[in-house]
Amino acid sequence: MNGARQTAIFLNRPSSTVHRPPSTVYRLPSTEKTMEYRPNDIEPKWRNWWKENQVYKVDNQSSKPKYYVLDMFPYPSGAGLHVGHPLGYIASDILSRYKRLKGFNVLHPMGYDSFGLPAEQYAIQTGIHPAISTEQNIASFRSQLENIGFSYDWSREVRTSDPKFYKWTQWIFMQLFNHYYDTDADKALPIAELVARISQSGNAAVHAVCDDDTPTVSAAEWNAMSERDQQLLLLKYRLTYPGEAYVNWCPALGSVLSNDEVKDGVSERGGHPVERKLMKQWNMRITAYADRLLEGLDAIDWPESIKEQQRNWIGRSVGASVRFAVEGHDGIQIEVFTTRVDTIYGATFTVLAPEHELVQRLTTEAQRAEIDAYVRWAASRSEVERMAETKKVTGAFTGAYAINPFNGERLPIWIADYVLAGYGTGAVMAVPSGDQRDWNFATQFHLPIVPILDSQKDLDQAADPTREGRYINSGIINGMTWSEAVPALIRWLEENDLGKGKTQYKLRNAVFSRQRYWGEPVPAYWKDSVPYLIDEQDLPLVLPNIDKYLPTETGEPPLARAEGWNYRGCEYELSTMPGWAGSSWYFYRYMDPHNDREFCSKEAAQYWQQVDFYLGGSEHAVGHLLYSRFWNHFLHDLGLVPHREYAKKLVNQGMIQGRSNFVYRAKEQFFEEYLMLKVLKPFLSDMGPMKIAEPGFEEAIQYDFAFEINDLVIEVTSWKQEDKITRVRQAAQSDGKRLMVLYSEALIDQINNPEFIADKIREALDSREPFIIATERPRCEQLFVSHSLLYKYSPEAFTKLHVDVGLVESDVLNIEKARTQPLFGKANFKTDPNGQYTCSWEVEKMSKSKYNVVNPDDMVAEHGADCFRMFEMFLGPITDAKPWNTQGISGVSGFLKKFWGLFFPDQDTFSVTDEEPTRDELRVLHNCIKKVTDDIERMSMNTCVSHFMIVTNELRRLNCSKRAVLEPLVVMLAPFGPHIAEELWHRLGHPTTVCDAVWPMHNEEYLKSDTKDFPIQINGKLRATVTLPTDVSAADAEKAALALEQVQKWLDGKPPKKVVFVPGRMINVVV
RNA sequence: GCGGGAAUGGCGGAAUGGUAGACGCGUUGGUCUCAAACACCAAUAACUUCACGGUUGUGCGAGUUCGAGUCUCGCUUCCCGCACCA
Repeated sequence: MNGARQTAIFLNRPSSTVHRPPSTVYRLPSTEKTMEYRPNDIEPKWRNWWKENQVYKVDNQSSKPKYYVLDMFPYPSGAGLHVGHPLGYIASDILSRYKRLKGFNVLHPMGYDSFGLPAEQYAIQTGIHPAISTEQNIASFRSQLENIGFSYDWSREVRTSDPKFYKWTQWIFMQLFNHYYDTDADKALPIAELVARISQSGNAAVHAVCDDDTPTVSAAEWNAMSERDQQLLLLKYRLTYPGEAYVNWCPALGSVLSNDEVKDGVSERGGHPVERKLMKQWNMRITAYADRLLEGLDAIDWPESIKEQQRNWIGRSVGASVRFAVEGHDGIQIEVFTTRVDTIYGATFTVLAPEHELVQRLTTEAQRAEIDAYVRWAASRSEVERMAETKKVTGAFTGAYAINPFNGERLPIWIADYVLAGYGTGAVMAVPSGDQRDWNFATQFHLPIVPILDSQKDLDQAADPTREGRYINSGIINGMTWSEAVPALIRWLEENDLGKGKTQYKLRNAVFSRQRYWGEPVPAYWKDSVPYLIDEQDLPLVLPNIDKYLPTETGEPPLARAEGWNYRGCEYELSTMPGWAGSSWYFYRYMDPHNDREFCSKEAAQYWQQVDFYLGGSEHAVGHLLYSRFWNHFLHDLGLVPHREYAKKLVNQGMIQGRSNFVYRAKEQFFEEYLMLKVLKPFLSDMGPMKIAEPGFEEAIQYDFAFEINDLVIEVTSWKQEDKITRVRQAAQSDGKRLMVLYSEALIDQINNPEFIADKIREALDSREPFIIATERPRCEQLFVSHSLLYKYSPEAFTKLHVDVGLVESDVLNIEKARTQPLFGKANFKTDPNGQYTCSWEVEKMSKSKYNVVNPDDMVAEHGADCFRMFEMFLGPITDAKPWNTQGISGVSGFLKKFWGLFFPDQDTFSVTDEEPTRDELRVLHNCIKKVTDDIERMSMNTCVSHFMIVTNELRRLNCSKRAVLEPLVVMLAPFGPHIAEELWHRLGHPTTVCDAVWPMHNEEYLKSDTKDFPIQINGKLRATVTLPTDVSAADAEKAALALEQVQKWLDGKPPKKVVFVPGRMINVVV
């Protein structure tokens, strides 16, 4: 479709753009005939209209292509939204509305990850059931969202804490329990198939992901096992299973935390200490999917930083495991994992983790005392200490020797805490020439360092981990390169049964239990210490009510308090699921939110396929975003979802930072400096020089000020410091001085009136009174000094304090408002000469404690939702962190007024004409269509807003109020400012919503202009411009350029070396 | 230490290798007003010049190119992530 025809459609048949079935009847709200742009009138009107007419309801069937836009699942916190939160929602809303205008059937849902710790902590404090507080939080969250005019289909809202929702979380858990990961099939298979295979032929030939300690059983042995033993064996295969594991136990929270909920040894939420504790926990065998989760990253369009974090977390390393014999201990072998098996000839010692199980058996009697002491010391150190002291090299020698399988050399066996028990086998072969940690250790303990590559350099300075060059001192691989050596060594190891090639992961199975109340109950019960699932027909297993939300006296989870919490006489599992359970699959529930037979119907999943665009913060990089990919791979294995990866594209929105304002409270030092500077200095000449307290001053007490030719001394102090006043008074008496006490508070009262104090001092100087002190109690207690005056005083004279940004406008404190706050109740302000108090500012995280939180409701109330939406986008690129500055919103507000004004050319009536647009007007319009379309496609919303401003300014200049130009603009504006667009769309005479209009297309023809100002460069620098026909030929352009006086000046009579002409662009003359 | 990203006016930020600083804020001046607010108009990178103009400018240093904010190489600083991970 070309642009001309597009325009014609708008002119003649606006109703052709409507996709609603004809049966849909819209009742139109009354349209006022006012000219003024009043967002507070039109916005609520259209929000109601949208709701009444179900404008945002989405069907699961359509002839249109589908598009699924998803916002990351929010936790409905009680704190409410600040302006940073809706940033991503606005961007995704714009994209959704744009896609709809482009003819897509768009799914854009919203719901709540409504299980979680904060509601439970609140319940513990207040006794209020988490369901109630959560409900309230959701209500306020929802009202804040609705205020902004999002196009969510609220009929699809979901909540993880709703039994209708968590029924299916429990159901998926049951599927995980009922499946194992078969490495031959490379997917999850039913556990029943495993049982059938084992009972036929044992498990020796089964290649499956299972616990390390899974025994090999024959069919006969299996069939002879008791039911209980069989179940215990199967647990070693199931994708979710209870197991003893060291977990991050947080006593303060009474719960286990996952690794990503622990930061620097304390809990991420609340910062409570976390300890390692062995507990029975449900686990998810995510390690089965480690490889697939890694490979899957290559197929999805996600930010590189997120992918990299997930790769790090999975931590795949390819290497070899090698078994070392131990001298004098037949039958004992030390297994090590190495990624650099090629360096094995450079191994000069081995190191075990202090916790390694062989340490006690290998230690010789001579070394026992030393080893025991080291083990004890290492065990006593906390994680934090260990992390802090990574530079310190410590260790102890066991007295035993391992044998290098390749060359038979004796390698002393050491223990050291730089080897971690939890990674690999807890033992390393140490190659000091290639590994810096080994090098540090060898240097410390005088162990040999043997070079193994001819390219290694400076080994007396540091290890050189290079792989370049050829091997030396290396037995069977001498002379080989790295890529030749590795397979040769692995082949040798495997032939001699001393090791094998192996891939290792840092990723651990994920702990899935929380000793908490406010989460999904695990649909399992315990019989004979073996877990069984409840029947599927008994789902959902509804969370019972309990009297208190705390662990029992015996330390059992809160669910142990529930009456009758058992299933067919057996106790239910007492822990609940973690926060990531519901969020690992919620995106499917939106597709089919009310289905009570399936978590999502096949048809719905088939229609919506996967998320096309996922928008959210980067803080969920390894929590939610990795676990949800894991569950999705599993659901895909079961044939329940169409794709291995559920989100095609992911974008992280950047944080909106706060702009904090600061005030400066004067300390005592300020008053001394102030008195000197503003009061005393002016009459120095009258009174002679003055002595100020300083070293070498002879009096017993250092007075703040003393006059040389007058016996008066002045002390500046708070009236509250009675002791000090008494002391100084006594000292003055014995020194024979007259004392004037100036209350610092009195100075505050008169801070903008230095003459007042000066007069007092003059009086004092003239009088003969021995003790001069004010009798009135001062009114003010604190002084705040304007930021612009600070440079006159020492920085130490002030305390810098956050001030609520609500009291500040354009960095000027609203003193009247401020006085109503406790902080400023008894304060005075030292202001600039114009009477203003200026604040300094800094960019910080937006948070309550920094008093820089801005509430979107306030922005909407003052400027309207459309303005707020567009300003959020205007701040900068969606992915960047950027500071919020409310001041700038006036620019967007002004733009909307101007845009509105285009429709009211004679000031007071809405009128657009059906005149043919001029060429200029068409160029302006089509340029805007092209730019905005391109920019939305690349999520550059900030530049879209700029283009709208530009087009509005230009049309104002052209006095254009033609339908053919303005109507397409209304459609383009609709995703950004849906309310104003809807209002104008209806005023333009359309009975149906602007959401169902058609996005305009640009026509290149209109973008061209006949002439252009060509820049003329001399040697690449701009020196002149010349107006030429846009399609001017190279020869003509050159002629025109050289004819210019400006150019001749630079040529200086000589012919140009070369002339570069870029058609339609520019001319560069090389001199 | 490893990995990723960034650096452009007073501020937020624009610029398919082709007129650096679009757009907006702020600031300054003007119009309107008794006045203020709003609104509107104009100026606004720095230095220099009465002016025309000139010089310098995208963290620093080289390079490629007729031409570099953009590409290449080497640094600096900041932010984010990971971290005795064998």
